[in-house]
Amino acid sequence: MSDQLKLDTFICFAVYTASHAFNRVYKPLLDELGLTYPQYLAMVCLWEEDSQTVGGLGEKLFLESSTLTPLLKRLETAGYIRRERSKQDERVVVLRLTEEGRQLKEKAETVPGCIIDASGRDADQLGRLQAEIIALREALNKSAA
Amino acid sequence: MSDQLKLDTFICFAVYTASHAFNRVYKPLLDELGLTYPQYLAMVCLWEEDSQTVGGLGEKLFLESSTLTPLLKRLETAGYIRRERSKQDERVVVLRLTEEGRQLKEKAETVPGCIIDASGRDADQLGRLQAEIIALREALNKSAA
DNA sequence: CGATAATAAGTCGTGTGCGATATAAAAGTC
DNA sequence: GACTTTTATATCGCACACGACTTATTATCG
Repeated sequence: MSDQLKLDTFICFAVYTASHAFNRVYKPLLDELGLTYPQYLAMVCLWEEDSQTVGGLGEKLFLESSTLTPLLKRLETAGYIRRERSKQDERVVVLRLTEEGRQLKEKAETVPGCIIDASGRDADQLGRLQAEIIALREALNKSAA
Repeated sequence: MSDQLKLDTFICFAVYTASHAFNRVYKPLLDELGLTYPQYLAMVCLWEEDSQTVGGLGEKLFLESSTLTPLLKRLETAGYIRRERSKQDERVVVLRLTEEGRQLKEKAETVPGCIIDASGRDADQLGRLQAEIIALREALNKSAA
């Protein structure tokens, strides 16, 4: 009764392995774009809104600058973004899509559909599940704060 | 309509960030045990069933030997497990808990309850959500296979 | 029985992720 | 206006995570 150390009761483990499973599905799709999954997330963020700061991106992606800075440098090396110090506030680095970065969006348009297909679920089911997972995430983040 | 590249519709992103959120909650708890989260998973696996092989552990945790071998060496250095070549099949490495490794379970007993508390959900809710996430994982793994 | 294939674990290179810390610029304080 | 504090980003060290490859051992097949 007191022994709750069972792997198959851990929701964290389900989430952890599901995250890896998503990565495996994404890998071949993103290889064609020359992106890793976190790089893809950063690009999606910038396609939604160009000229964001490192900090702004970090808040949306829940990532630290120590994670983002090297990742963004790789995106810059790949030619998809530019990193420029803000003139108004020299502490801030603004991220801007290059023309190549903007064009990559066309090739990426088909990706979300492939993922939905791979999930074997319809948009409604996924939407409900997503909302529950987000609510769980928020509870955890509040608790860890 | 065709533009589905919105971060806040991605269930993968919800899962990805929820996984990080779990890690943040686990961190202070596992620091007391001297374990990282993946190391904790490996120990839970061995507490459930001692004397497993690297491959067997990998199947349960969905991890490759290239991930597990260094992790298990760290657990061995920490004094929690021993890694021994099987006599019957010299290719196989069997993992055995040390006395210290077995004793660590006592200290770990309180961890699952803390995680459930942090989730702000009861066991029923978590169980249902977990089942859905596992089903999603299985669909993804099948698709990626 | 000997050559070949399959299997188990390990190594290596690349890319996250994060905590601790550093650096530099801006903001606040006296 | 010099001094302190805060903020934004970057650097470093450590630990995953995996693909590609290597090595050693076992299984298979002619």
